[in-house]
Amino acid sequence: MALTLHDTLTRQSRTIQPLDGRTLRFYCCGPTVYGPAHIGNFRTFVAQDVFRRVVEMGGLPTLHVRNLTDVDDKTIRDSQKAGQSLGDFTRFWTEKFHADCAALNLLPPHVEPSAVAHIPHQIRMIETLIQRGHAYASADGSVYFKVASYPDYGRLSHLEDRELKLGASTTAGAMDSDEYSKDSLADFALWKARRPEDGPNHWPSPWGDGRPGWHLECSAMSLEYLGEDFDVHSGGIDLIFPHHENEIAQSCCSTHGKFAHHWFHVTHLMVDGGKMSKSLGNLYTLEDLQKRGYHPAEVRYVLISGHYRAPLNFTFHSLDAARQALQKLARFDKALLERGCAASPARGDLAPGPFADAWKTLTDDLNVPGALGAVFGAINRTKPAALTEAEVLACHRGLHFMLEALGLRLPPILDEAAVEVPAEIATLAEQRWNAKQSKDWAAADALRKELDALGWIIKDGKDGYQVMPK
RNA sequence: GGCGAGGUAGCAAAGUGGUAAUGCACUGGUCUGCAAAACCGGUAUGCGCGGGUUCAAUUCCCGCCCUCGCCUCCA
Repeated sequence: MALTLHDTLTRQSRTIQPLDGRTLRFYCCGPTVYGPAHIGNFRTFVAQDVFRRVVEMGGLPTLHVRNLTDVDDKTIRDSQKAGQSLGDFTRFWTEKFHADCAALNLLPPHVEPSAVAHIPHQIRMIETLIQRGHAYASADGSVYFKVASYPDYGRLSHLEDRELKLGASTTAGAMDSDEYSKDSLADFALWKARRPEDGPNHWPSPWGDGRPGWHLECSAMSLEYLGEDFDVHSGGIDLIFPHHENEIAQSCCSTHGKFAHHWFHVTHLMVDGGKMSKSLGNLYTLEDLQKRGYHPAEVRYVLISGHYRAPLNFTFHSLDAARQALQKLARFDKALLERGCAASPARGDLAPGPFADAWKTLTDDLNVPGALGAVFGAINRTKPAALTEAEVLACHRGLHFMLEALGLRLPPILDEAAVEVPAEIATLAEQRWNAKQSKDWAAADALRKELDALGWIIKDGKDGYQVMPK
């Protein structure tokens, strides 16, 4: 397999090859656990999950690290507001996050380090940066990274002329009192001195009590679990600047390595053609969608249905379309099962087979929409009833190979799903069936119409009928 | 202003220097008492606009318009 992936730094698609020749090591910026993640956050995590699955299905083991940001301005502020300890507060939201991830069929990372549990690592990194002349402590006990000491700063985001913009933000009044203690406005905090409003949330350091700056945790924890050099670093497109730029500066100035060798950024999700925001009321969580009757698998399908580097517009219509598309896949799978396939093929037996085109497309910069198109194309060309036994088996294994690579789980076929039918509805349906049996078409149609008005549909079979909500 | 992404059928979304995958929706047919489901078909002479290169461009080049994102802590 030759998997290619676009690299933000070089702006080119590059072949994925593990630095150590054995395992692909990659780091993803995880959630800040101070509230429920929304589907925009999950677009990024799902895209990363597809990447990992494609790498693994291609035969390359991964070492996947995704952190939890459980100490920062927002977690501290909101835990205090909730009257909870920081630990209790972030644990609650971490568990919620994990539940959502499981529902979306995300593979759990191999390591999920907590920022608050790695403060000593972060302090050590700051000490090294100070020793090497890349950081300095200010009078109030904060420590800043000296951007001017790192000539490569800005390479990832290609924002060369920082000073112009910094001047602009100053005149816009963005400067707060903290920033006066910096040598340069471009410098960013590695350690933030304790403030009264932080409550009990402060830790000792050589520069006094305080807490680590946000950017530092990823540098410290990726070093701890992946080393000075590792393969891929990923996050939402908004993290390119300043977060990843800052990580590069911290890591490259405190180690002898080159940090991440490949940058994988996922474009934002849009809702109803625009940006998601609380004020517009279009910021959905997985739970919001589940309450509206959508299954997480349908949400996942929507989130992968656009290429990760293109804007994707999320709508309820797209969720409905996802439901039908998954049904189509499930029906095809069922047709294969009826030809005698095992329900769950062993993962080791999976191979692209008749879906080789789809797989090839998927390995070309994770072209999920193209791959899905190829899957359906293959399905449309295949008549399960006309296949030989060997072909049926290969087809089934190929289908499940692709489903596994995309992380799609087939839903039950809707016709067969158990539905709770209220007694009054059941009675009307029974009356209609009886009318139909006695060929009283007028009465049967009237009852069908009545049920329709109540929101129920009758589906007749040969020997019986089914009542379904509309 | 700088940097980046994108503008393809009603909606969504791939793709290619030689005349446009796929999903949804819509629609014709088979089936059905009628439906539904399923299955078999159909649906962009067109790919933001204007030039240019070429035997040939939606695909390359130039200009323009529009949308979205980032520009100090937002996936």
